[in-house]
Amino acid sequence: MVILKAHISDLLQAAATQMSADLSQINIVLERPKSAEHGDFSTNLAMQLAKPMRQNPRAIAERLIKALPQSEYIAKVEIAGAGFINFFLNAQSKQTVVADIFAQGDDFGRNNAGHDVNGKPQKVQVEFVSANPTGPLHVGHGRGAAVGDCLARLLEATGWDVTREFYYNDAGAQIDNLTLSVQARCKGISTDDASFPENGYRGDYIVDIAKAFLAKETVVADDMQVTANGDANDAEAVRIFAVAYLRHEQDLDLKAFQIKFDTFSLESALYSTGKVENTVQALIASGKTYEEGDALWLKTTDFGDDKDRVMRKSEGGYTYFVPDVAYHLDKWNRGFKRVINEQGADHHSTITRVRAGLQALNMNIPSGWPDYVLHQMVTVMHGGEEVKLSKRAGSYVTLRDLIDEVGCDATRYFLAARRADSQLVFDIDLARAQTNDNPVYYIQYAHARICSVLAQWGGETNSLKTVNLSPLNMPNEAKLMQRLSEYPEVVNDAATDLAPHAIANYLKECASDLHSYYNDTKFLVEDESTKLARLALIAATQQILKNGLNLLGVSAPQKM
RNA sequence: GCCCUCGUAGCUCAGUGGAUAGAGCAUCCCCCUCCUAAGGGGAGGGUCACACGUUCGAUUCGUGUCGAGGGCGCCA
Repeated sequence: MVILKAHISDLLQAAATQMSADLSQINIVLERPKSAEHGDFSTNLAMQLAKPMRQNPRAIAERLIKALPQSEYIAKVEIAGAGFINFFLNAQSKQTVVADIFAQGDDFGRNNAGHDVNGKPQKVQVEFVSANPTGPLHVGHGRGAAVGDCLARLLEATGWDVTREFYYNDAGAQIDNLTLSVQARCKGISTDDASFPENGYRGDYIVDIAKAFLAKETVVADDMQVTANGDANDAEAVRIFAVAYLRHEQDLDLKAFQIKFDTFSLESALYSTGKVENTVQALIASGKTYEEGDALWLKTTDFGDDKDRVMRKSEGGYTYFVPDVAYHLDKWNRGFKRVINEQGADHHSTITRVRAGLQALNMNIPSGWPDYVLHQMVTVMHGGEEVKLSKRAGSYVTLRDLIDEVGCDATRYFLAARRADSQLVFDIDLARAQTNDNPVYYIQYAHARICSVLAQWGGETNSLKTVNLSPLNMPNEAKLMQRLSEYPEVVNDAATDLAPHAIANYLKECASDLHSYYNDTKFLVEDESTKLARLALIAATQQILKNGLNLLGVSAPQKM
């Protein structure tokens, strides 16, 4: 398999060297032109050289082209515009991608970028969702789940050893509130009642928990199992049961969303194992703390924060950011030199604090560690109006509502298909539409169409591996092949930029090329070599669609 | 007031230091005697919020203004 981009870059390098151009300050950039008339690859090298060489770009481009070594892959080279050098590949080298896809199958598009110098995958942890067990997962968690899981898949595809982690708080003020709410429901106190806890959770799901608790049910979550004792006055028993119950429910939601975590971390464990206390002691020892007004402060302003932060309140308890620092120190100590936290944008202020706390420990943790991917808010629309409530949860739209309404595939696609840092409007009507309005079905349909043609042909897809591809010389075939050949770059860039939405966009374009090709091409034609070549091309496209959909966690159906 | 993200077609959103700024929906016109029309082809629709700067070149980078959302607690 020849990496054409690298090959052309080498040619340019050689040409520049021959005309003794200084490339030390210049990075040779090869891009894929938007328009076919600008060739298959294009470079602005001549423009970059114009200033240092004090010559006009077109003249430099001409000299570069003259100095280019011969290549068996290139049909012609042109100068265009202000001094672009455009490379046109010959038909044969465009066709190599089809054979490459057959050769690599499910692995096509994967790479080893995440391997260390010894060729071993490096560890990376992706922490996402991390919802506290105080209610069902909501749309925001859903966005985090879709983006986080897709990030994890992208990192796996680029050679990283990924651990998916879920962190939650099973103690503290919010959980106390949960406990009080369940206890109130156990005693038949309704939300209208004055004695219902003021900051209690009012959703119907609290009633379900209370019923299950009184019925002494047993609940099993991914990380625990609890049997209720039925005594509503036993706050500790209620707490433990309620947490397990909601963890179980979240597990069901995540399962329906086809997401699985490798590890669960509990905030309470950071206390019980002494990690919080050790972190506090280490921070005090580092000399970055001081006492003021009965509280213990950390000088986070030494590390870019706009004001110092309280670690230990005057009443004696720690503020939330202390266990946060302890938690991240724990991640570091578990050997994750790379950690990505996928969270809602409302957590953005914690970034500076967590990093500052880690810096204050003076343990040579890089100042930009860990990485964060923050997603903005999701607005749910239905029937042209914003949906704000779910009966069950009371105050927000749940992930389960979306999955029930539009299915797992469409929910995952819609939540991952937008840049994380822009606000998202989730239109239930669009996601549910079983028509061409819906990009999920558009992509899946392309896959299913190919399956259908291959099924009617009836041969072994594997036998297409070695067919002669030279009949593939139509413009729409060239376009499709070009699209397929971009896939590995798209995957690599998406992983590097932590941008799953790039995969969704690519798939839409790839599906579009396929549909277009499908519409003006007959595949099961008389001429055997043409038929086989075309079938090979669509089979390769099928593979790309499948690989890409898999990165999004969306199914690639054979039939629709 | 300070911090973060965003501002691109009527709507939902891509995109990029470069060559006429793209897609889907919506509107209008075409295409199934033929492998899935859940499809394709075409038309219209844009001062890339605004201003100034850097650059050979800015929608993209910088600064400022305006607008939207979020965050600014000895809550988590």
